[in-house]
Amino acid sequence: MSECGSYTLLKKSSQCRARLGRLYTARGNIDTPVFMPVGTQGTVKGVATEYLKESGAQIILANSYHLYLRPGTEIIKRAGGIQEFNSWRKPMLTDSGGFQIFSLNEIRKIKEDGAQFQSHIDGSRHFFTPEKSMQVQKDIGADIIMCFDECAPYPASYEYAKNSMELSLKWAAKCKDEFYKDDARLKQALFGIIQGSVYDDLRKISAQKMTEMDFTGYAIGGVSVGEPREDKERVIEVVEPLLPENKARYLMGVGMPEDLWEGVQRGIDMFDCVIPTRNGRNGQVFTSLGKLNIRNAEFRQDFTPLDPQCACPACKGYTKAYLNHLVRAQESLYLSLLSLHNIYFMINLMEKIRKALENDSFFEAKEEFFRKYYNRKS
RNA sequence: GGGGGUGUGGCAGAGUGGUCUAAUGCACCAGACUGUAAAUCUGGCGGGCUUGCCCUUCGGUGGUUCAAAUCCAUCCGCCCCCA
Repeated sequence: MSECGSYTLLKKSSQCRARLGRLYTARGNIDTPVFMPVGTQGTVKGVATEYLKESGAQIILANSYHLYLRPGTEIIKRAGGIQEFNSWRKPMLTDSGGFQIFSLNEIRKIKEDGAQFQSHIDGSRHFFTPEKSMQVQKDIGADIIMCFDECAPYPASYEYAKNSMELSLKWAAKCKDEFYKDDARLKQALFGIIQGSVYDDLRKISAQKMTEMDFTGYAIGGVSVGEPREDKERVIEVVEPLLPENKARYLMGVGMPEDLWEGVQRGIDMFDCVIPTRNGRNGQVFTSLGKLNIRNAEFRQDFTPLDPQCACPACKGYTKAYLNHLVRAQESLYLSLLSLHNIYFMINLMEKIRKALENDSFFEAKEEFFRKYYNRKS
């Protein structure tokens, strides 16, 4: 029997660093490259679990910091784990709370041992340490869990980035010790997170030290925090060759359709992003012919589907004109339909990419995708 | 018939002599969103261009004044009360 989170490399592209693979978990195998929708509070915002399953999503995220605050880990534990609690019953991954050091920077303090947060819900104080994050993530019970790290902001000075990266290394070692204390690793996999901002030498050091610690998989964190696209792509190019071939590589918090192609091309296996759901709630829709904002006046009388190539409930059942009406009328149905559509889009995109890798035609597929995606006439 | 009130930008609604192209909200037109403090946020919203100015706006018309959305006259519309 395979170790949870173990990765099987099935095929390498002859054209680039892209790879086709399979990730094992006790709740099912995951075909990679994969896009993972984000469900911070144990729910992918606006999308009922049964619809999410129909989208073809293989694995979803949740956030340990948010679930720890509410409803609390005790309740999730009693429910039988997060996958039972939300009735997804398929692979899940939890983030450690490290991203909240970045996103909640106004109400937290970083210390040597961890980070003190002031709850955004009621103002109460909570100290998150690597050990605490491991305990919380064990209680939540996701199949893949992440080291507690500091996601540094952009821009960060070299000095800041270096200290931050070194702190994340120290915390990673503590996470590992805590995680392997019991037999949790039979059910869960722990991934390490590489930091170092946009500084190549820091990224290399982080990658070397992290791989020396020997985690089940590796993530590249601290990207898509405002840095130029070239920086993000260069960071992957610097880090990826240093990662072992027989383990999964996860680019955290990414991304846009462009990012998925560029990431896969550079050897990334896993992505997660709030974009499909958040942008969906804000009216932005991804289609094979490009992005559009369904709220815009041009769609008021457009009685065609969002994307004729899409099989999602929004495209099968409704027109742009109707969705435009739902958004303008603030009818809550649009939250669900647009979020779901965007998830379908990302999932389909990754399926397209995997198929291209099977045929070893990555660049042909990429070119075809963007020819249509950037040629939308409005 | 008598008395009182009121008319402001697409709508609602401030402003009652200069600092008014006129607050604010809504509507409208766009844009942003990347390990979710986000069904959120930002910008625009009379016209013109040389982007700093010019022209045109507060029911209509006429007046007072150096100056009027603001004061006066008159006309038109709407609302309320009493008969």
